Amino acid sequence: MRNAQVETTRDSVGSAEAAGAGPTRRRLAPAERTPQILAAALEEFAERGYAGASMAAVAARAGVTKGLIYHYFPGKADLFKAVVRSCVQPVFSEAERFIAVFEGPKAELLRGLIEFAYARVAAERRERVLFKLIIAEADRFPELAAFYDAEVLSRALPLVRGVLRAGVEAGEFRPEVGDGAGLAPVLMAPATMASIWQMMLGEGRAPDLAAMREAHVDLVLRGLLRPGAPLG
Amino acid sequence: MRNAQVETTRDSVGSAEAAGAGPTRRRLAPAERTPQILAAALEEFAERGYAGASMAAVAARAGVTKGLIYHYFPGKADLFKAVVRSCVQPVFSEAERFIAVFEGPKAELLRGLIEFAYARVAAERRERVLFKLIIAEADRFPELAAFYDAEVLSRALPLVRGVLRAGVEAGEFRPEVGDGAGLAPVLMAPATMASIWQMMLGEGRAPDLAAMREAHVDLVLRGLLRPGAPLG
Amino acid sequence: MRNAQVETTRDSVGSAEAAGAGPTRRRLAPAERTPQILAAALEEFAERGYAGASMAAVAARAGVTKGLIYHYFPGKADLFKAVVRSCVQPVFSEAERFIAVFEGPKAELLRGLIEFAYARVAAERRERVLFKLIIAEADRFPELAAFYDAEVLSRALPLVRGVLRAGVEAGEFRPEVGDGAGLAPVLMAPATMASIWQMMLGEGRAPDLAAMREAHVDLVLRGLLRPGAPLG
Amino acid sequence: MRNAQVETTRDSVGSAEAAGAGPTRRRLAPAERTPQILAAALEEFAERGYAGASMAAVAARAGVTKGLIYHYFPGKADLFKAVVRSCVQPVFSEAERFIAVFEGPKAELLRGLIEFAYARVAAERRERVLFKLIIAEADRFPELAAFYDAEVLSRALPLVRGVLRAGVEAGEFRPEVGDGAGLAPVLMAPATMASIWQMMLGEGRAPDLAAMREAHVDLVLRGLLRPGAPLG
DNA sequence: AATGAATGAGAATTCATTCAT
DNA sequence: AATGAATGAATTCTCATTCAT
Repeated sequence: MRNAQVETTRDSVGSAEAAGAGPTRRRLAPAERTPQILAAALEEFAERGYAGASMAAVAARAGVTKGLIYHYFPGKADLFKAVVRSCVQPVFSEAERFIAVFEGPKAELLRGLIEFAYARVAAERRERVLFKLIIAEADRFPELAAFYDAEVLSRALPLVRGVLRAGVEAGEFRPEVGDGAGLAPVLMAPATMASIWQMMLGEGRAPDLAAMREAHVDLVLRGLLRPGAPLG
Repeated sequence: MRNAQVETTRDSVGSAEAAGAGPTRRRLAPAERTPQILAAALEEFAERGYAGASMAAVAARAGVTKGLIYHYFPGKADLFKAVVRSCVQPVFSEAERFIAVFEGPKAELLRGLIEFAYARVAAERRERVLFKLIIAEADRFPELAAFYDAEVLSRALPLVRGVLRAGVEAGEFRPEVGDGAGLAPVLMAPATMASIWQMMLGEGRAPDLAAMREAHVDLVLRGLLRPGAPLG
Repeated sequence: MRNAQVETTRDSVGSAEAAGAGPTRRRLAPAERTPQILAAALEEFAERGYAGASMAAVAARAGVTKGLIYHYFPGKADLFKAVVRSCVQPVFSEAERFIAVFEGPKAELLRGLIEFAYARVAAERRERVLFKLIIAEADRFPELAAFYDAEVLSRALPLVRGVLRAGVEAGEFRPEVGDGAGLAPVLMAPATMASIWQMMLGEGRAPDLAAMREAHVDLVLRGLLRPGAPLG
Repeated sequence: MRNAQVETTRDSVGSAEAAGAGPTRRRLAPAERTPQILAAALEEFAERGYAGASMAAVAARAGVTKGLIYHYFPGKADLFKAVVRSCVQPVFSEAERFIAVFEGPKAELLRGLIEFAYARVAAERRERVLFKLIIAEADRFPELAAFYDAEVLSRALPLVRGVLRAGVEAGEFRPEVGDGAGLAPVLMAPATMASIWQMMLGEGRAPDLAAMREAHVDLVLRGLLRPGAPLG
């Protein structure tokens, strides 16, 4: 028995009903439960960081018990990685589709990509927070850094370099741009930093997004286009 | 929280004597103890993040006992803020001096500043880690964001804008640059992101620093200089 | 409880399919399922002890799901008792047959029995482990102690005492041996302890089995035979 | 973290006062706390086995909080080993003193040792339970087996062999006894098994201790002494 | 007969913090 | 000023068991 001295963690009675969005409590197919848990975990991680997040809180947000979380994910670290993974996928699909579909001068494509990046920064606070988390936890989770490398940088940079190369080949961009190895990260950085600044300082105090976007596009096109080409 | 893989127990009986490598044990004036504790705390926070850091570990690194930490700082949060505060002073003095002393075309000054920024990225890991910490903890410690705003951004951006404005006035830069409000953060971002990437991925996998620097300088100068002006 | 060093999660989503090496999955008659589960449970209990064993692991070893275990056994305790019960039958039949069949001096019969006991120690690790389990769990499961009494001790001791009495009656053993009430357990103990030591320490570090057997036989015969009787 | 905001309900009256035997609650010197905790742990482990024991219950028995247990011992496993260690020491000291001090024929010394062993079995249930635990947990804690080897067997066997050798040298025992390598464990086994049987079956059903002792002494002396020597 | 989603009650352990010495 | 014993609450994770399917 051993009941007398029990100290009862008893996390937040009744919170299940109130906390999670859903009316859940009943058996659900994994295909429904998994995203529900992932969403709850994203919220919790985003708000409190990795170490600060608690599995109990994730469970409460999802409206299930801690045990169930462990039924679906081996542990906190795996849950975290699953969350990250589930968030990063759709961004790239979108960007890749954008590039594939685009018709017109490469300069316009590049402008479009930059504007797409700034647009994402403006929307989707969630995602940016996740990016912060990856930064913050990268050296405690070497796999996370590897993951960021594999799923973000190593997908994004070639995308940009592809556009640069295409522009050079089309005779739009100055040939010195070459394969864009050094330039691609320079082009990506401002929108990324804009995201971080927004996240840290809020819209009020962070550098103005629209102004950065304009200056960025302007600088890039002037810097890349052959002398005499029109800015679009 | 300290994950499962931790195998050292830092706080068991008798370990105190052995713990700190340092020679301390004697009564010390606050003026000496304080920096000692701050240094230890910087190490610990840098390695493990805010939530991951433990007061016991800070004490052990400092070669004192937990109790003493509380003698000097009201709590963990205050200790953290004190650490950050004590660390971000000297960088700007250097940049400001560089600008003040510089003689020659503004384009060269700008190039010098950019190169200075990349140089700092290459050195001083400690600093970058602190920057990471500020990012990671900013929304749990609003004062931290305010501090970053006041002591970093609000000092760095005007510096850059000053140079841009001077270049426009000197007739070196295109007049459309204006007051540089949008452009300054765009110029700062790549070196900053380079720092973050280096920190996350290490020298091996992060985008190459030298290549970024060259591409960055090249892009900026081509994008800013009046048509026909020499690149230097 | 399962300690910290455990690294496999045995129960996460989707693992069920992969878990059991066995081919089962189909509906089976109870007569086939029961021994399958008992075998799996024996392995698990033997390896991890009662408290350390997990129903999930038993299920996995048996290639079925936890639910099914509960279909066949009311709970963990019952499963454990069923395992023990199913395992201790055949040893005694053999010893009893040996005695019944034997012809020759009782001293030789006793020597034969002792050697039989040591021989069993050398073989059959499984059995010894079960004996260990009975010892370990006896006072949490009083029926288990009763079972050991009834099925092991109360069968073995009379066997030995029968031989002793027969030897006294035959004039081989000193009459002081009497009914062997005190002596029988003394005679049984060394082989039993040899088993325990082997189990705990392995063949390398445990007292040497052959040396014990020789010394044991020698001591017993010298101690029991009438003065002047040959040792055989 | 998630710690600062807690306001501590601070009720929890009584549990400490009521639970442990002691009146403790105040600061105590480690020299006093340690044995208190060890005693509590011995009780708990003895009653519930290693896996079945709970740190919370140990703490409650000791009248302290779980945290304090971890202040004194790195973890459950270490606590267990400390308990074992603290129980095994005094037995041997006693036996060693007994041998060192003894004067008279070696046969009498051996009889004395055997009787000492049975006497310990009769007293001190605690100790026997601990021995059971060592057996039960030995193969989950290889160090425990090693410990048993080092601290028990490797001390006890030489003790016995020393007496045997001395008896041979004194011309009391038959020279065939030799160095007692095989014989020593055979001599130790019955008292040890008597302990195990007592523990498992209780005084009522286990083989009678006094009868075993008499038969054991008798068998050993008759088996060892030179023909014609008096039994004492 | 069989599955596996879901629960709930602990388990070990960690840690910021307090306070007697 | 400094120690370190002691607390108490939270944290991650485990597991026997139930039950809808």
